[in-house]
Amino acid sequence: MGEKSEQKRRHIIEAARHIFEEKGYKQVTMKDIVEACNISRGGLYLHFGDTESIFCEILRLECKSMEIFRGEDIDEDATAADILLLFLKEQKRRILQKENTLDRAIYEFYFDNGELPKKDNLLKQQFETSVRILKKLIETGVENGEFTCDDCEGKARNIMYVIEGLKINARTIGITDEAVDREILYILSELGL
Amino acid sequence: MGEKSEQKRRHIIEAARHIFEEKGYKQVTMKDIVEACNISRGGLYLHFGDTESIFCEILRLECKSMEIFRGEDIDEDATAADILLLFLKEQKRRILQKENTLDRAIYEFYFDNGELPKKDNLLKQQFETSVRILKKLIETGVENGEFTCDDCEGKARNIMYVIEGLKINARTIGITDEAVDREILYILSELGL
Amino acid sequence: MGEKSEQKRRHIIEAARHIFEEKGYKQVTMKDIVEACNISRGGLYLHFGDTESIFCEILRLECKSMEIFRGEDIDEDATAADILLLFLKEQKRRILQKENTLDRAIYEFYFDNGELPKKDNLLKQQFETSVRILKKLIETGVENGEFTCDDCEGKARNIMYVIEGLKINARTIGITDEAVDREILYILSELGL
Amino acid sequence: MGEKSEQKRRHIIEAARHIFEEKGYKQVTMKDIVEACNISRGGLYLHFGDTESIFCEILRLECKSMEIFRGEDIDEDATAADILLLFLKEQKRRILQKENTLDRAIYEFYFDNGELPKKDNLLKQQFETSVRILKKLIETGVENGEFTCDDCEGKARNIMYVIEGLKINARTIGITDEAVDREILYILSELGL
DNA sequence: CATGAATGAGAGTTCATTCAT
DNA sequence: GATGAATGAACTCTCATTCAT
Repeated sequence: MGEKSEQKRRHIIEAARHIFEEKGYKQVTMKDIVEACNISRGGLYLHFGDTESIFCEILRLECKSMEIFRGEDIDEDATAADILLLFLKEQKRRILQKENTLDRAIYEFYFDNGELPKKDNLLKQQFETSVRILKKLIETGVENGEFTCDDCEGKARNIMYVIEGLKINARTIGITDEAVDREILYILSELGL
Repeated sequence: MGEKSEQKRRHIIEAARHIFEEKGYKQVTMKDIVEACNISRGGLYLHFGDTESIFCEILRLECKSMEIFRGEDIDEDATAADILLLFLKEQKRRILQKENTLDRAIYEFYFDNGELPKKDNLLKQQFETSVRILKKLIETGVENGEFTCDDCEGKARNIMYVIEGLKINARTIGITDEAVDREILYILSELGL
Repeated sequence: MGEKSEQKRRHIIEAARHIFEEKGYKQVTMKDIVEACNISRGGLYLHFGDTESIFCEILRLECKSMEIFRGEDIDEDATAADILLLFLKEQKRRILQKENTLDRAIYEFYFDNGELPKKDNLLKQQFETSVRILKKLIETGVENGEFTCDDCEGKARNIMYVIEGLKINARTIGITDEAVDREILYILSELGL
Repeated sequence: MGEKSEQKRRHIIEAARHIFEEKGYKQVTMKDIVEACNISRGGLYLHFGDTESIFCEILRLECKSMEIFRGEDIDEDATAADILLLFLKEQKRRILQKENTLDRAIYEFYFDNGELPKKDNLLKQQFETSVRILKKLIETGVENGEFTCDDCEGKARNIMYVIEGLKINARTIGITDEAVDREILYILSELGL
């Protein structure tokens, strides 16, 4: 029985995700989700009490499934520079992605829930993991003589803030493909590439 | 009469601004504004048809009055480094400012209205003006031998994206005073300071 | 303007009163009252936030307009016995009254709100006023040699508890006209009448 | 199977009773009872179609098990006065008892179902049995010269109405221990005690 | 028989918007 | 021009009741 319930739960989550991607966080109502699910009003409440709990569940799943960039694509004997390029390419994809992304909803959610416990903060985890990975990558590159950098951690953080800046700008003032490329090139140039 | 009407309009704008600062954009209702204005429901509708038009008006005024940082404080014979420090200090203040700021409301507004004509986009203007000013500043500093920088425009843009990244992070995952300082120091160190 | 609002308020109260008389307290919904008033959903909420506040208002008015029995009917040179008979007749009327009475609703209300401040308790006021009046009446009758009674206050309270008992029984197990008469006669016989 | 079914039925009744004691009659939902029983929704409906039928069953059982006061405590050679005191003490206990009593629920039930066939009316049976017992008691006391009373049945009814009055007042306007004692003393004094 | 997920009617509440005065 | 009462649509949430398994 729990099997079927779990299935329905996943179905709701899946449908709700699309709504959140479309409409952001605040403007999504239980009614929206009910309609998207082809489920009854009461049926939804059987599983979730409000949109917040649904969104949190979505975030949790997102968290689990998330990796900064898909390692699968990385060649065994890729250089640090290769991997960095791959990483930045993935970031670019995310920056420019307009559809099928929860980014706007996530921003809205954290505007409202800024005081949530830090460890539950998906964005923070995402950010810090990225910094750590980048730092390692840069250190490796420096050791290999691929990059030049005095303060690897500082540079890693700096890059991530640039990416954050690009991401939010893309969703507010808009940004062109070229503008993103320009920033990526600037980052690479500073690493001596 | 036009005089009096204009006065009331300003009064509405003023009161509405406080509400938007407090609650963001989406969650502000006409009712909120009516109550904050001590005006009648009908009276508000005489001037504005919805919250969007009120917010747009606020943005327009904001645009007019905006300067990246208050020039008044700048000493006549300040060096480029002095001015840059001042600029970054002002940015830091804005990044960390929680109350009395429209930032969150502005983000929310542009999430909803990303397709607005670019020239009306306050954030874009703000961003680009900042880049221009920064670029000039850096160029001056390089000429004076204060800074070292190969690509002044690239650096200016890079700095502004970092600041945007800090600003959005401050409003979502939270950020400490120290973290902002660290990024500022990193920026300065890259300029050879 | 306040004039018209006050009028509407009275209209709501009046319509609501009928509903409470019919259905008691708990089972009355805002919807019931909206429908009884020929008013819009929002219109009712303009005046009252919930059924409790409406009922409290009704109780307050009830309190004001209430007198134990209408003095108008009392002859100038009526004896204490005459007045007592009148009083008991009025009580009988109330005990047996089934329609157009808030009694059931009031009982239900105080079941739920037993912890309300005593001075706001209409039932208590009603009860204690009755005891006081009865006591005076009996004292007068004793002085005039109409009644015999050792403990006038005790007797007054005793009579009021009997009346309360009759009233609640009338609304639960039912009571006949004759049964009420029998108790009234018993009370009178104990006073030597 | 009938055995097991009967057992479950008893279990439901038992659990439901606690709910009715807590919440009265009207405000109890099938959901409340389902949750209190640790039974399935459908399982409850297999036995009872609504809260009314459950409450009626509870009343029926109550009726069976009811005795006005527990004879067990009565000494063989107790005087009528002794027994009367015991009776009144038990009544006092019931008047003041707030928890673990169905009284409020019963009142609410009969408010709604005043027209039920009289023989099913628990309250009426309870009341009339008490009157009969009291009458016998008083007659015995009069015969023994313990009490003075002209109209034993009238007195018995009178006492029971006072007790009903005290009981309902206790649940609406509230009553103190002392107030109950005062009435009991008044009753005794009228019997010449 | 028993289960508990699912349904849908209905109550509560809030606001944008209109309109008679 | 104002006013603020009134309207009604939209949402939230809770249960009684059913029904496939």
